[in-house]
Amino acid sequence: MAAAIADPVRREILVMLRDQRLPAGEIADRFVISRPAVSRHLRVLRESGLVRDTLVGRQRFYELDASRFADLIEWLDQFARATSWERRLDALETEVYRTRRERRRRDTAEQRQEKTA
Amino acid sequence: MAAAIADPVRREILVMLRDQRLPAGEIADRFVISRPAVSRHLRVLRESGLVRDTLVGRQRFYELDASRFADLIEWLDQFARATSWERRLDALETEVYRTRRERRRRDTAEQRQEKTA
DNA sequence: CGAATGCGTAACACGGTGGTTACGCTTTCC
DNA sequence: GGAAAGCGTAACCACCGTGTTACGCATTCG
Repeated sequence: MAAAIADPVRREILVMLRDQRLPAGEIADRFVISRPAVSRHLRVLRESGLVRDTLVGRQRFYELDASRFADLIEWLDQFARATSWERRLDALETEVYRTRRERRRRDTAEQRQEKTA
Repeated sequence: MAAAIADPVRREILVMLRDQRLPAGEIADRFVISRPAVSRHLRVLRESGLVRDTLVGRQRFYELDASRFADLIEWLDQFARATSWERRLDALETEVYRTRRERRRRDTAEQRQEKTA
């Protein structure tokens, strides 16, 4: 989902849809790039959940899904509220640093792989 | 800046730094990928402004910059608060971008479909 | 019914991104 | 001073994402 807002074209589409729903053709008309290119951007947004589509006749209307943005904001909020490092005992962190490195060099790689997989 | 959080490795780095600063080596040790690869991810994060670095001896400590996340959240907030399209006169809103002929066709199609739906 | 419209998909080209190894520059330790 | 440690950069390569054109399918219009 975070990757969906990485592209400037998709971000512009989101702005277009901020306070109105629009059919695919009209969105594409506002860009210099070809209509199929926009169509695929719309698919990415659709699959990310940030927008939802509704078929109306032979048109496909796109609209925002505000709840998905709320999810993104919630995720980002943990970093905006991050405690500054000065308030932490990183002196202790540094002290244990060398020891932890030694331990990790032995056993971390495979564990890390399994966790994320 | 939005592109910086598009990569899963970079997102994991941000989580690592959420409540403690860390030297580059320790960050790299927690990944299966090579240290130079992590080093470049750190550079992307640095240039995006999401993290700041401090040289301490021969180590380079990384820490979050909460204010940049606040900027991101602020940008996303306009979409989370987006009014639903039903409450808007989007026909009027989009008048400028459409010829009268195109608009007439869209609206009639929409009416027919939604009556039966 | 046949033509036009709206929009998505397929196939392809290409530049950017992310991986690797090799290397160099500081800083620290003995 | 010389070796080791910490970390970034360079060069290279594979792949993915985004652009294009050609095409197909459904819906609407005359």
